[in-house]
Amino acid sequence: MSQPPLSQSELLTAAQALSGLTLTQVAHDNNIQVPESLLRNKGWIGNLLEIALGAHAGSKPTQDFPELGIELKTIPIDSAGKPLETTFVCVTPLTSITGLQWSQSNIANKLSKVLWVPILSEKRLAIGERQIGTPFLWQPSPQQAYLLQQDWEEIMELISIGEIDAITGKTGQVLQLRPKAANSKALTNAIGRDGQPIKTLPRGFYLKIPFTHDILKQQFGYN
DNA sequence: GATTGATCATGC
DNA sequence: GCATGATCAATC
Repeated sequence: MSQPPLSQSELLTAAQALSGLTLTQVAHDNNIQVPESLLRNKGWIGNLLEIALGAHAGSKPTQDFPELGIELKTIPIDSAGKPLETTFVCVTPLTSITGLQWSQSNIANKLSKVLWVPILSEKRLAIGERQIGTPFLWQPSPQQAYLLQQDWEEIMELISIGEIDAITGKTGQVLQLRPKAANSKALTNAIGRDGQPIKTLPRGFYLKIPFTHDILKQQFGYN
């Protein structure tokens, strides 16, 4: 499939039809070359699935399938179903954030409904040999939504009072704030301790591994 | 093994 | 630089 799916069920069906395929097979079906390494192609797997499922492509800060209200995310897992990495969600706004509510945030929108595509992606496997798992649609449970909002509010509060440098990867139970930039020299505007404008490294929101692991457990029932 | 800072490609 | 797609890799 390369045309945008017309419905949620159509998208899910299309995604599940990829289950069990290797990335080489999916790439071949879409006339794409498989890189030898992800070192210089870090988003390659995500881009491949976007193409395979007909996502819009582009850099708009919106869901991948806005008409369906669905965000597409690939997640690398080991053979036991455990995520190998944290999951990047979106960049974090560092200015003009007074009054910003969780319900109107970009991250809440993106996480409101996610089509997870697990990828058996152990490093011992060549990129092309990595395999598509069983895709599934997820919406945060009330408790998950609560944890996300709590962490978001804690982190955004610190940012708003100029304490961004006090935030570490341990801040938050399920969300993490970490650099998200071209390199360590990238700078963007933020709020200083005295409320003055400062330059700092751009940050992004990431989902911690235990949180995404729980989502997978909840879906596949191996507890 | 977990943590977390650093980095790569691409299109504006 | 920002936003998309993330993973790499040094250090704890």
